[in-house]
Amino acid sequence: MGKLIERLDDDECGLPCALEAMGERWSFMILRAAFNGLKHFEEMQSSLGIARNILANRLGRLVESEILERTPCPDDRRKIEYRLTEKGEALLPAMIALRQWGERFGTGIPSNPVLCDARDHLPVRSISVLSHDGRPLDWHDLQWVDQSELIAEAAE
Amino acid sequence: MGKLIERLDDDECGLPCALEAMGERWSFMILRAAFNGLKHFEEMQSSLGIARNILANRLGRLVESEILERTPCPDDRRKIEYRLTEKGEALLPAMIALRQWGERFGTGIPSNPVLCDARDHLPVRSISVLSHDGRPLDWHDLQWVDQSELIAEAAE
DNA sequence: ACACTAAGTTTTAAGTTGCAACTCAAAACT
DNA sequence: AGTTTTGAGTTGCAACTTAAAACTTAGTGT
Repeated sequence: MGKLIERLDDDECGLPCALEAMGERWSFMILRAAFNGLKHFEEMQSSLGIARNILANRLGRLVESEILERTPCPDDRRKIEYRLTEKGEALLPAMIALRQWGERFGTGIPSNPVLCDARDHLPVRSISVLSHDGRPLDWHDLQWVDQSELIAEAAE
Repeated sequence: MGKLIERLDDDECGLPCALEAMGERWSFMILRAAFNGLKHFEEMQSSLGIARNILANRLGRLVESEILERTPCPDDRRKIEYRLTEKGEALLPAMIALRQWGERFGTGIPSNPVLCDARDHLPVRSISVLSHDGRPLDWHDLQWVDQSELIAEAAE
């Protein structure tokens, strides 16, 4: 069992909780494989080049975190299908954001193929933090507001 | 080994590259501390509860990856300031996306304080993947398109 | 001179990762 | 039916990484 991440200065944050599930070295790569349609142990193992015991362990954790769902195949009862749950699919923005960051600041290679909207085949936007009315915000435009103040302000 | 090639080439994806820098267990927590304005070793150490040697090692790597910048303070020459670079600040969307996921699917605690636009004190939007014209997309709306096809289509 | 603080190292124990070899059940040949 | 192959894991063990606490080194404040 891994250690729990605890003791933060402002402790009502979802990040430690997310890292509990996704903080391991291979988790994002396994998730990416799942998003790319890989469903079986051997597929992932050979495609990622991860050690079998580590893959088994990570898949187990991802299933335990309800990010993946483990179903034995009915047609070939040796096979297991790992499929993304709704909770798993919800990690897409985080994963794409990381990927885009890696593309922009990584080795500097413009990556190919490009992630596009299936409807019009145009590239997706760069992921950013948006204000309620859709303006892109950066770090300096952000502020922590207490729930109580929020409600007070909404009433005005 | 002439099998069907799964298109998961590491070199054509920014994710492995991003994980090179951010894939360690504590990296996101350290980054969060930096976004929260913590600048010094002792501050981070006591706030995160991370072991000193690990913190030293991670700070070193984040500096090497040019996510943080290490500057000795001029006013007190014992102190070192770790400040986010532009590259580091660009990780904000990825971090917020992860945080929001943790909030939604984690322990179910509605988190407080809330991240808001400093201008109007209204909460930021939930981070999502958007099409070129701003529609939110999910996994099933996405497709990989080769650069060459992209250019061809733009010409029409 | 003295104690104290900031930012690290060092040491040693405990835990994790990676590789290769092995198991075990179900399916596919022969 | 008997053998081989495949899929999804375990197991054992060496190499590496992490954690906790004590130690170091330079700079400060008194």
